[in-house]
Amino acid sequence: MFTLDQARSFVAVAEELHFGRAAERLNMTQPPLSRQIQKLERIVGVELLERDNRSVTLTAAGEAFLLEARRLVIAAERAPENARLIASGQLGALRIGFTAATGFSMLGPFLEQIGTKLPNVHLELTELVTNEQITALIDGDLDIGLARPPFDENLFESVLLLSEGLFVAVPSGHRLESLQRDLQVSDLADEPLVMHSPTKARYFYDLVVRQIPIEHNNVRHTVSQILTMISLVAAGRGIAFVPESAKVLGVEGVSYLRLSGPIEHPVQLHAIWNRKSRNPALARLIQIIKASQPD
Amino acid sequence: MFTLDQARSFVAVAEELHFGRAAERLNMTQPPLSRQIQKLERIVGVELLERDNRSVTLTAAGEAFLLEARRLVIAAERAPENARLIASGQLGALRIGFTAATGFSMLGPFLEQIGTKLPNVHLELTELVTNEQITALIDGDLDIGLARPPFDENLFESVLLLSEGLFVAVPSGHRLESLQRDLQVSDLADEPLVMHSPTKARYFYDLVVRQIPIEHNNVRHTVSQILTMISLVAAGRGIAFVPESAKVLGVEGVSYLRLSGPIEHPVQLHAIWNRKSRNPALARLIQIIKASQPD
DNA sequence: CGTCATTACGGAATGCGTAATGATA
DNA sequence: TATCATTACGCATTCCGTAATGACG
Repeated sequence: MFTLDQARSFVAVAEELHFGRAAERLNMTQPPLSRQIQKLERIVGVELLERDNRSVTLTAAGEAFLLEARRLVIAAERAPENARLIASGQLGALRIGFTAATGFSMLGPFLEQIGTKLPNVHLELTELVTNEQITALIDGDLDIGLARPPFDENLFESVLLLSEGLFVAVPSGHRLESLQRDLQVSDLADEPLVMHSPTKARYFYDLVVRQIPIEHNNVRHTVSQILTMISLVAAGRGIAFVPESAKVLGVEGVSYLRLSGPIEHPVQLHAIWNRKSRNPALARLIQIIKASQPD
Repeated sequence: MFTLDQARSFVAVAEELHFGRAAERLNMTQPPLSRQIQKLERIVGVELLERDNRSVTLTAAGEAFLLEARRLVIAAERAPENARLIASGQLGALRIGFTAATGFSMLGPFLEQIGTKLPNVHLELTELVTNEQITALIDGDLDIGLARPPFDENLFESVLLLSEGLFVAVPSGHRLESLQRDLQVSDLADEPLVMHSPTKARYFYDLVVRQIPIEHNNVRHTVSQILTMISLVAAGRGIAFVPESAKVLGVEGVSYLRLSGPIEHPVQLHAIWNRKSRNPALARLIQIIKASQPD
C-alpha cells in the first residue's frame, strides 16, 4: 500500500507539473521526490505522470488518481479534528437523566446553560426516577443524572444544584388554605394523604417521614411521581407533600401551602455522575456546573 | 501527519480490542504495534485507547477516530483501482469524430461494438467533416475519427473500416433510371451536377474527378455534405455522386444507380488516430478494431 | 504465576540530501 | 550549454523483532 506522503507528493507534482517546484513546495529536494513518485507508480501499478524531460504531464490514469489522492490527503488532515474536539469535551454526546419533577423547573435552565457553553455536544434526555438513574449511571447508560440523595460516595460524585421548600398540595378551597399562614405539622393530623412510594420515591418518602409522624391509616394512595400525586390531590383524594417547584406544573384546582419545618429548604436536587465515567464531555460539563455553583 | 499504516494498525486494535490478536492480524508482533499506536496518539494529540492492563477500550475520541481511520484505509485501498482501469483502457472516455455520411451507416454498428467491448468507456460523439477531424485530432480534441483519406502517415495511423461503391443519385423518374443497368461514365455527359466542395469534401471531389471528366459548366452547386447534395437532387437541381451508404438516408424522390468504374468499391472510410495520443482507451479501441478487421 | 501491554536494544530497511549522470532543446 | 529529471552513494532515521520489564489479577 502506498503512503500518505507519497499521495501528498504526487498531488504537489501533479499540481505544479514540475518536480523542482513541487519539491520546493514540499520542503525537500528533487531526488527523493522523484523516487517517491516512482515508488507510488510501482505500487499503483500504473504510470501516473508522463515525463518527457522537458515537461511533466498527467496521464489519464494520473488524472483520476489525482482526485483520489487529494481527497485522501485532505481527509487525513481533517481526521484528527473531531477526535481532538471530542477529547476536549467540546464535541460529543451527553446522556442526561432527570426526574419528572425537575423537568418542570430545573431542567430548562440547566439545558440552556449546557447548550450555550457546549453548543456542539448532543444532549440526550431520559426521564427516570432517582433509582433508575443510579442503575443507568452504574451501567454506563447515562452520563449524568439530576436526582435526589443519598448516593454512594464511592461510586458517585455529585453537586447540589438546588434546595427548595417542602409544600403541601391541597385541593383548592381546602380548609387548610383558609389558615392563611405556613402550615405546622400539627395542622395535618387526620388529613387523608397521597404518599410517596417508599421504594420508587424513597427520597421524598424519607424526607416526609423524618418530619411528620405519618398515620398510615391516613394514606389513601402510594405513588412515585409528583405529577400523579398532584392529579390525585386535584381529584380530592387527599393532600400531598411536594417540592416548591411543583407549583409550576400548573394543575387546576390545587393550592400549595408552605410547610414549616426544622430546615427551610429540605428538598435537594443534585447533579450526580459516575466517578468511572470517561466521557470528556461530562468532564467539561462538571467544570461548568462547579464553576457556576461554587459551594 | 500520521501514516496510513498507523491508521490501519489502529483499526485492527480498535476492532480486536486486543493488541496481541491485532498484531497477529497485521502480521507483526505486539511491540511495534504498541509503538505505532502510541505514535498515532501523539500525532493526533489525544488518547484513543484506554489500556487498563487487562482490557483495551476505545475512548470517545477513539471511537470517532476509528470511523475516520476506517474510511481512510478503505479509500486508500480503492484509490488505485480506477487508475488501473483507466490505464488499461477499460474505463475512461473516447472522443469520436464522424462525418455526416457515416452517421447513417457505419456509426451505429461501430458504437455498438465499442459499447459491448468497452462498456465503461464513455463515448463522446462529434460530427465533423474529415478536415475538421484532422485538426481536432492534431489538437488533441479528438481521440479517433471516422474519415476519408488521405492522411499524413507521419502523424496518423489508420485502419480501413469500409469500402463501398460509388453511386449516382438521381431524381426519381430520371431518364438514367430507365436504362436498367449500371451507369457508365459516358452516360453522364451533359447532366447538371451537384458537386462536392474541392476543399471541404476533398476526398469525394478527388475521387469523382479521378473517374469522370467533369464539365465544370455542368456544375450547378458545390456542397460539402452528402445530405445536402441529396436534398438538392430530390429538388431536381441535378445528379450527384454519393457513397452506397447514402441509400439508407431514405430521402424521398431520389433513386440511386450504381456507377461502373475501374475499382468496384472506391469509396473508403477509415478509422484514424493521432500516433501521439496517450489515451489508453484509444489503445484498447485500436486493438479491438484491428482484431475485427484483420487486413 | 500467567497474561498482556510496554520498554530496551540490536540489526535491517527506508529515506533524505549531495553529487554525478543522462537526456533534451 | 542549460534545464530538469533520474541514478549513485553515504548517512541519519525509522521500524521491526527478540528479549526484558512491568502491571495486574
